[in-house]
This record gives sequence, C-alpha cells and structure tokens, in this order.
Amino acid sequence: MTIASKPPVTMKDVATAAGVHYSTVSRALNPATRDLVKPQIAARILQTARELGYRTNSLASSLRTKRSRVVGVVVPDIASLLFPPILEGIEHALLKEGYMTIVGNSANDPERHRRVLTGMMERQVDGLILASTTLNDPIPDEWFENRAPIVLMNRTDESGRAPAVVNDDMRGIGLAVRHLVDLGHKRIIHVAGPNFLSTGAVRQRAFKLACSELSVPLNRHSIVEATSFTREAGKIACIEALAKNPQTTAIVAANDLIALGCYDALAEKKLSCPEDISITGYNDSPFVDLVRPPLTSVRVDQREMGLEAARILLARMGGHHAGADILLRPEFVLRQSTTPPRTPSH
Amino acid sequence: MTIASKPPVTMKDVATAAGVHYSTVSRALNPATRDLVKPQIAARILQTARELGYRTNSLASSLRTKRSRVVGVVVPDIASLLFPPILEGIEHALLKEGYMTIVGNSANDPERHRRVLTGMMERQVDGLILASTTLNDPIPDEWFENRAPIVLMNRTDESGRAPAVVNDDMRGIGLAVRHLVDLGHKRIIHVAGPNFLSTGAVRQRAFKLACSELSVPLNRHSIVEATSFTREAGKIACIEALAKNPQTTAIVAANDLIALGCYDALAEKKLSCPEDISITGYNDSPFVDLVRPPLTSVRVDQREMGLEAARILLARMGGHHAGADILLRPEFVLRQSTTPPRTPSH
DNA sequence: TCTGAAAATACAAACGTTTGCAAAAATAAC
DNA sequence: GTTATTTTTGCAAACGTTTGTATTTTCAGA
Repeated sequence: MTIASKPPVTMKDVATAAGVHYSTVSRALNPATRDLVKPQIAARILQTARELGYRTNSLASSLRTKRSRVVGVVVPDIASLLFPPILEGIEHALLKEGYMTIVGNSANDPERHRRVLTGMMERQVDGLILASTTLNDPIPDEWFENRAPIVLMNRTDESGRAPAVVNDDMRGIGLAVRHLVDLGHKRIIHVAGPNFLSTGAVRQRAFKLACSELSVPLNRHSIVEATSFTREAGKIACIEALAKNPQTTAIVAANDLIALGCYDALAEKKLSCPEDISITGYNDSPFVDLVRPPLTSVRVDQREMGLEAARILLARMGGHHAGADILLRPEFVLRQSTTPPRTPSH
Repeated sequence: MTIASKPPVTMKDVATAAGVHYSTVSRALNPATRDLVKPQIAARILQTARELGYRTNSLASSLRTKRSRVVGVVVPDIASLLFPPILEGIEHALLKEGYMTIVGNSANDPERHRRVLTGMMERQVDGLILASTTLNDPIPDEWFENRAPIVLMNRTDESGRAPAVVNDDMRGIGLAVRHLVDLGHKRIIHVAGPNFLSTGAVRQRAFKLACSELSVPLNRHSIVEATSFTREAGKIACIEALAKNPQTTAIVAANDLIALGCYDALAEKKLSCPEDISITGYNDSPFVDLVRPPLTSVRVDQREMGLEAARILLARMGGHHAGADILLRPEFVLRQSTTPPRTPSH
C-alpha cells in the first residue's frame, strides 16, 4: 500500500497562489532573471513558494535548457582503496558548482562499462569523468564527439582524444628505483600491473627506463605482470617472479595492493621483508602505514586528482577549451619495507 | 572553442526517416509497447534508429512518466573504508534493474547534507538510500512524505519512519565481549563511538548488556566515547579510558578505526597488544588482517548491506510496502589482537 | 491630461517523450 | 461485397520548465 501522495507543487501553483503568471514565477525564482520582476512582487512570489513548499523540477528545467547539472563518473572498482578519495574530491568540487554526480562501476567488464556509459548519456549528463579506460578496449570515437565533454582520470587512453589527469608515474617509479639503488640494490624486479591499463604500461616503461639510467641489470624476466591490480594477483605474480629471479633483493610493485600481495608471497616462501627482500608500493593508500612492515610507497594525491579532473571538466562544460593534460607530481614516502640488501654486491 | 556538435537525433528524426509518426516510433522502441506496432514496421524503426544513432532522452521520458530511474545515495564519508563496498552492492543491484545512482557525500555536515538531499529531490530521484542519518539532527518529516521512498542503511534514526538495513550490533558486540570473557578477561572497557550515531549508541548499549549478562563489572568510567569513528579520535579516547581504568586488560572498540587508534594509544603508552591489553575491532574492514597484530574483529557483510538496501528500495519503488527492518547477522573473526589476560583474576 | 518610453507582466511556443483517444487499415464474419 | 471487429497507426495533449515576443502598466516629461 503506497500512500497516494499529493502531486508536487509546480510553478503554476505558486503563480495562482501569488496571483501572477507562472512565467513571472519562473523569473522571480531564478536569481539570474529576478531583476526583471518588480522587487515587491518577487518577494511575494518567493514567500508563497516557500509557504507552498515549492521545489523546482530539474527534469523539466533541464529538458528546456539542455543542461542537466549532472555529471557521470565511471570507475573500474568503487571498492578499491584508490577511488574513494578521488570520488570525494570530484564530488566536492562539483557540488560547489551545483552539479551532482552519477557514479558508475564498470567492474572491469566491457559490457557493463558500455551499459553504464549509455545510461549516463541517456540521462543527459553534462560531462563525463572516466577512470575506467583501458588500452585494449578503447572508448568508441562517437562518445568523444558528443554533447558532453569527457575527462580521463588516473588512466589515459593515449589517443589524445580527451584531456587526462594522471600521475607522473615516470617520475614516481623513478623515485622508487633510485631509492633502492641508493640503498645498494642491484637485483631489482618489477611486479607489474596489467599491460592493457595505461598505469600498468607506463610504470613498466618507467621501470625499464630507470633501470637503464641507473645501470640496474635487466633481463626479460625482470618484469612479471600481475593480471590485475589486486593483492591476490600480486601474490601469484610475485611467486612466479621470485622463481624466475632467485637472487632478487628488491621488488618494485606496481601499486600498494600488489605490494601487499608480495608480502603474502614472501610470507609463504618464508622470506622476510625487508631483511631478505625490500619492497616498494605505489599510491600510498590509506593504512599501508599500519601493515607490517609499514610500506615504503610513492604518494599520489588522490583527492587532488579528483579535484583537478572536476576543474577541467567544469571548464570544458563552461565552453572553455581548457588546455592539455595534467601530470600530478608524486612524492616518495619512506617507511620500513626497504633496507640495504643483505649481501651488497660490490 | 567548443565544436558546435549537431543536435541529437530525436524520435521525430527517426520517424521521418522511417516514414511513420513519432508516436509509433515511441511504441516500437519501448519493448513493453512494441507489440502494438506491426512487427515488420517495428523492425524497420529499430533499424533506422540504430542507423541514425538514436539514443533516448531520459529527461523527456522521465518528465512524462514521472519516473527518473535514478536513485540517490547519501553517505557520511565516501572515503572511509566502510562505504565503498556498500556502494558497490547498491550500484550492482540497482543497475540490474535499470537504475543509476547519484551519490552524495554529506561529510558529516548538516548544511551539506541538506543541500545534497534537495539536489537529489529536485532531480526527481525515484528513491533514496541514506547512510547518513544522525540521532541528533534527524531528517525532517517532510522528506518521508515524499514521492520518493527512503531506506536507511547502516545507521537508523530509530523513529520507524523508514525501513532500515542495519547490522545486529547487539549480537556482534556480544560476540566480542563473550570472546574476551571466555579468554578470562574481567576488566574490560569500551571505547565507544559517538552517542549521536545509532551505531555508537547501540554498541554502547550492547556492551552494557553483554557485560551485565556475563557478570563483567562495569562502572561509569567503563565506557569512554570517541568523538568520531576515526583513528585519531579513537587514540584520544583510548588514552583517556586507560587513565581512568588503569587495570584494564581488554578493550572492545566500537569499530576498526577506533581499534587502530587504540593501537596508537598503546604504542604511545609503551603497552603491547595483545600481551598487556587485548583489543577487538568491529566491521572487519579490509586490511585489518595485515596490521600488527592482525585485528580480531566482528565481520559485517558490507556489500550485502548495500544489496539488501537496494532490494528493499526497489520493492518500495515498485509500490510494495516491503516489510520491516533488516538485521544483518555479524560474524566473529578471531585474529591475534586478543589473548588471555596476563594475570587471570581467579 | 496626454504622449512616449521604459519597466513589468502575460502569452505561447518550445524541449522530447508517453499515452488516451480517434481515425484508418486490415482482417474476420457473414 | 458488406459489415463488424480487431489491429495498427496518427493525432494531440500532457509533463514542468524557460524564454522570445507581445501586451500591459508605470511613470516621466511636456
């Protein structure tokens, strides 16, 4: 049994109550046009609107103005540690400007991703922030030609079709490798993220580059790719990597979850961190300072990433062709999962 | 420079292209009314719609049907460990039924909370899931009399105005206390959550009840309230609690973050866990198995909570006055932060 | 008091759908 | 080949706004 609630009060209701035409109500209620109506009448309208409990119907308004004041945000996994702070940043920046956000979870499933995107477009979002782009299954061009501007975040599709807000992983991974080299490590491997994600791919490239610049020997087994950015996949990849590189003294993990997976792998192999093997994470996720040993990581400011993406999107939605990509600068965070190698190779 | 994108294709466009009236297009496109149009024509319409790249305009459709297929979800803090899995569950259950979710972050700020709620109502959400209710600043009645049904989640406002999906904290805290008692603890204190949140209040009551049932002595200092469910507030409250109860051998923390705050407090006081003091957490948040010592906790199924809330909301939106509250059953998780007291009191 | 301009308001057409109802077309019954 | 039915389609009115244009009111200035 649903209670048959009375129909919502519309501008027409307010108009008749205030004894004016409803178009006048519209103008009085909208701060931008309020000065077109005589102040005293405007006041009366505002008053009766309040009394009747009038609340504007965005659907109607959006239909007419072609602006929904809603933006869509798609993340590959809401429940991961990485995205909540990003979402918080986005929501914060957008709400201030009167936008609300529909959030969708692509769950790393292309079909679901498609459904989420169409759902958002049908709902006439004014803009889109995508943290879910993959390199192997790119967003069709048509989306980029749409009414709604798109901003990529965290990951990029490297096509240049949309501005991206990403971290300077080249630098970030460089910091980690340099740190390990400074400690005296020579036998460093990389437990990488999936190659079909820009984050995975870039960090692999960064690892190779840093190694060659710092004269760390590299072979074709030095990089082992985890199938996803998860603790479980990290563990599996780490075990494989250690089997292939028995003399490893340090591991650069592609992100914190993978690093925690490496912890699990070491525990299983009865190796200790950092005494036997040093490990660096990436992202400096919440609570990695509480694990044992506290994880040395590379901090990226997730909230800032969200804020920045929102800012760019706002600019685009405002019709400004806001410039290029944004590269956020990461920061090294030293904790206790790294130490000089047991048998320095000199 | 915004590219003046061509106007989106509407039903009228499809209609003229297919040589029929646009109302026929409407019927052909809607699976529910498709059998009103001759199969062969329907096929032609579907075809041309696909060719022209037609996409329905939800705004117009919603305006007409008074159903937006959007629901609002308000959480007090997106970035906490607790809510992302809940959101994932909600999104999962709702998307399957064609709903998308606007998520709002009340940030524990009443004014912001109000803005988020009005924003959602203006956008004509079909339903609302609130995880943000507080006991001291209740949602005004008018919201509950609205078009959009409301479901409370995780917290309740104890007014019975809306169905709630919560955990059986009575049982959960009981499990923790019983465990400590079984280990031989007699001097147990509770570092509680804020009393103005139902979760804080209920767990305090649960603690008292369990203690009295299990003959654990209780005095007016046995419960110290943290000002929020955070690590920082937990630490402060814990220090205060230990000062007032120097002989404490075990702490029941109101949630995992507070428990981690207690870890911090013990570290500061040079006490060790679990040797000097045992600690139990609550929620079994991700990664509390990785902290040192791994935290004994009470698991609540967060995703299930989201799924359940979504299910109830779907039922209500469908006009079914779905029954009463849902009490989810928690589960004890033994790890290494609890051990028998050093000096068993017998 | 009247004229002309300016200010304030009302009118009405959109926006893109859905849907009751009327009209037309197809089919059945005779 | 009619008529009565049933399908199928078209028509037009909503849904609640915004906004260009027309109309009215107000108020100078003479």
